[in-house]
Amino acid sequence: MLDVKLLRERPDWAKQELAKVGFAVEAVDLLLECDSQRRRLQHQLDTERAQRARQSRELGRLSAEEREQARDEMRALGARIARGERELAELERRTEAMLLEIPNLPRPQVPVGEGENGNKVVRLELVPRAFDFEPLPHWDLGERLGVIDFERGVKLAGTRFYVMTGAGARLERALVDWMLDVKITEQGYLEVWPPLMVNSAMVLGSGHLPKFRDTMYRDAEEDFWFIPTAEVPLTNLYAGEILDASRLPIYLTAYTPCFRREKMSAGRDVRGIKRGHQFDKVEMVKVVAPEASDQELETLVENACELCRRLEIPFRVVQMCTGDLGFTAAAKYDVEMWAPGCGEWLEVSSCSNCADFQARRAQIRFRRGAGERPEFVHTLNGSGLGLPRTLIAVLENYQNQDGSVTVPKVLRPYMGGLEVIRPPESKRG
RNA sequence: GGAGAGGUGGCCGAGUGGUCGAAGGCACCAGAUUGCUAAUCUGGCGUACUGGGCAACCGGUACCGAGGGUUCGAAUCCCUCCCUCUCCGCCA
Repeated sequence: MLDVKLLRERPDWAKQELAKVGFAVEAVDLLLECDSQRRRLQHQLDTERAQRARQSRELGRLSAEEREQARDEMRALGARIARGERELAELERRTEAMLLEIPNLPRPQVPVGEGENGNKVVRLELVPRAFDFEPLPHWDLGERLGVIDFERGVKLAGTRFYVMTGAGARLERALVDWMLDVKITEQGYLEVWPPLMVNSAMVLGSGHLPKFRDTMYRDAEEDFWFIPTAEVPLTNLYAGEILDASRLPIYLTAYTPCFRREKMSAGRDVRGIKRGHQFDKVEMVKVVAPEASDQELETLVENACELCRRLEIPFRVVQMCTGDLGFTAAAKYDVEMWAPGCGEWLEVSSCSNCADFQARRAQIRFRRGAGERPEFVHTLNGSGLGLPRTLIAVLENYQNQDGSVTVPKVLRPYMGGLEVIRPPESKRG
């Protein structure tokens, strides 16, 4: 959520910036009109309420007869105030609703562009391995290895669900364990085990509501929303709080399943495990002071890259242009692993600096020192990493001509020392 | 799920219709003082919106779990909901 004052005081600049992210800026004028009405009414109401308070106080000291007389006037004033209050509430509701639909402003260093084409590859590490055979896509590999079962996943739940068994299930678990260990022992993150369902205030705070209502699962009877990412509970961990500056920066990490409806992606990425309704992810969230967030984004990305590097999988970092930032990000990098089987770069991490956008929605503030005014923190989030796509990249990059898959060195301690995942046939032989 | 108790400022805790943004204490900050790692005294010490000074400031309004209601006026009375605690029931 943007600061209304910013829109009020620098409307032209704000509109110019919002145009860069592809927002229809006419909405700003509507909002400002509503806002100025709101302020006018607020001022009038304040005056009337002050008058009522003063006269009511005096009324207490009047004699019985005098009081009877004054009461009629006061009743009228009270009714006028009540009317004004209802009107004010409506105006507040409308301005708030509009404000909640306006996307974040880009940071100044973000390249201006309109969509994917404006994105820039800012880093490329490890050239793709040259295969002397035709690498298989993971859906073939997984089935041949007997570690991914698509049919039974559909039977159990429906399309976009799958089952992992044996070494596949263990590989998933190994990845989670290894990533978390790197986060907490080397990169300074605090491990968190959050609820997988949160209430609507939290999803509003993270910026998923109201705009992305249709992308989430929710309980039909109670105010529970299945988290689409651990970013939601992690970012909101300090919602409504005023933190002491000495606590910043806060680095949080969590492994959680994530749930997404994927209605908007109907027909896209239907094969394989790239895009499911449920997937595992290790998430990183940072809560930092405003002046630190740009630099913190760089290290956040680096934290994600380090995992790719240690898995020894080719990857690149893409800087999102203004047109591809999404709703909440003020700056964003995607980390993509190369998948030689399906022949595409897979987004395994998306790292965003949300600046004070989420902090304002969720009321996450900090105080620099005793007596200082509270300020909004900046929040950042990034995957570290998304599991299915990392798993795809592992399978496809580490596949061998005989259909087996070598286990990345860093994961072997988490796989009981297993070095190669072999198809059932070769196990027998 | 049933019964009971309760939700007040960073914390503890008064307050049952008007002068309460809210006593008192703790914590915290500033100053004073004391020959000493502390005590004492004085003052300050919430958030948001808003008007003016376009700055450290002064004023107004709102906020005592949330939302409604009664009233000239509500932290205080009524209703609904949420949450916490205790006991019982049920259960992974």
